[in-house]
Amino acid sequence: MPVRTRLAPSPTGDPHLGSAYAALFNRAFAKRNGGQFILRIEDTDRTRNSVESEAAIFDALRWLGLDWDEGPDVGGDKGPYRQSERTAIYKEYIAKLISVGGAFHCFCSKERLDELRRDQMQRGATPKYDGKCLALDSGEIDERIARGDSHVIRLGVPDKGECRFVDGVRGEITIPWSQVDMQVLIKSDGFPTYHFASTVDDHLMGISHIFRGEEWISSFPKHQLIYRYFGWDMPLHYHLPLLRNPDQSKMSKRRNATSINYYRRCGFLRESLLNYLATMGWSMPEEREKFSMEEFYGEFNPERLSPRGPVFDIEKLSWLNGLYIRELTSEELKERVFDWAFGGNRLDRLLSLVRERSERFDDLFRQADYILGDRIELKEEDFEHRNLELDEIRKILHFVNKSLEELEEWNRDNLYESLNLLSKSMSLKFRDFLGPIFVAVSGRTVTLPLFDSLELLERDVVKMRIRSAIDVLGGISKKESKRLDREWRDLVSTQSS
RNA sequence: GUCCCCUUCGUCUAGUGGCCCAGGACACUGGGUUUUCAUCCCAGCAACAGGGGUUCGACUCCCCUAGGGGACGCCA
Repeated sequence: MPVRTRLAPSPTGDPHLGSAYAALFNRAFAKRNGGQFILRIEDTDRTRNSVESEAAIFDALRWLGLDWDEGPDVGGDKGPYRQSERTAIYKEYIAKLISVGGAFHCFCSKERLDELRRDQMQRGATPKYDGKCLALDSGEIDERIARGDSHVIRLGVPDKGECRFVDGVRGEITIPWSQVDMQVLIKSDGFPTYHFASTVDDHLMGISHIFRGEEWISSFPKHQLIYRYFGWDMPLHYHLPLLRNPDQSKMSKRRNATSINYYRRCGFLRESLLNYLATMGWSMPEEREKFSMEEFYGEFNPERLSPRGPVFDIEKLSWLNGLYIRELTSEELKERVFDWAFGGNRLDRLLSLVRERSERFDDLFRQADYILGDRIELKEEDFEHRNLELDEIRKILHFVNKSLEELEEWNRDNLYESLNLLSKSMSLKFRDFLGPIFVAVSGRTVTLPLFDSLELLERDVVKMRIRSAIDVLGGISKKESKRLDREWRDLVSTQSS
């Protein structure tokens, strides 16, 4: 049986380091065994997908050199490789699953489900579906479907016994069926959920081995059930440890830069980022810490995978990156630095901004330093503002970050429009509102035009700088941030309606 | 709350019953090379979560406790 592995990201938000991490091991395993590595886009959540995000994933993975043998943009004979284009397939297979008794229709309302969950939580039970619609007879089901009642399709789960399975990293794992929910497989909008689409596709695409994050362990029984109902062989699963924040929690953008683009924009080399990622939860036989991807692929053996979640340490990554920089020939270095700083039309854009404000060439670098470098030291005093209190500033910055996150295409006009709107809905003078952003992004009050700067800096660096500015200003607690998120949501929605 | 996973220096890790009073790397400290800085070199600091077993012998196997993490969505 040929070795086929895959990465199955969903196009929501920034291309995550975790995707690169999973891609690395999947790709390595395929390369090592003469197999194929496949990219499949899991865009079944119609409310959260974006084409920008999909493009960003392609771009980030390609930048890293983690390209794929089959995928939405390169084709392949097991396509289509975008789940939104496979709905006919899921319809066919869900019908099969229902006919073998592996799934059933459910007409329960959201209200009933919410109440049920609340009750179960209160009693200290595992919250899950109680099986009410299991009792429906087929006549009634047909009638309600014909009537157009909103419904979903759920997975049938045994009520006794336990699910045993082998995780390639941890060995045998046992989970009682009583813990497993009757997962929704087809949503009321007719789209499949991850659990269904992913297992069907993995089978149809001939996936033989799956390296995925540890957060999937607890839903493994559902996936196993689907394979069993269909009578399919299951791929071998390796659950990769989760990359962690310094406090050991799952790496999140709240506490860390999680976007591949952030590291790229800060001037990390693909070689060192990849190399570093490969030492997280895996080690070379002789404990070599610096190695190329060719060496890694030649040596990769899943038995050396560790179950322990590693803390992502940007200091050590930086050290490695320095090693790689020093190893480049002068020619390579010149080319790559130039490309990083001025590639595409960045130089033209920079010069057009600086030109009007320059009297000498040396003004260029003085004015553009905050765009080219990422080592701004901020102090609380830098934010002192004649019209704004500290709390207000923190709030502005928090709201700005929210708005920037939601922004679709990252360009100066969109940025202007979005922030202008935000300042209006906050009833602030645009000028006052912009002040803290200037400081957060550049460390100064006198800078190049803000929206052009933001565009050049790119989303992830901007967001990161604003986040650290908020920290300098005393930070925002989780609770406060939740409250502010709500407030922001209200502001934005009243504005747009 | 329920279930699952994890536990070697601050961090990444080596270690698969004797080679380990635990090795390497980052960070840190000190020293050397260098016109400065960085690089480079040398040295130092620092860990088997705790308690029970099993065994002639346990970092390695088993159990318990503690701590950490994850999952519990018509998100993936």
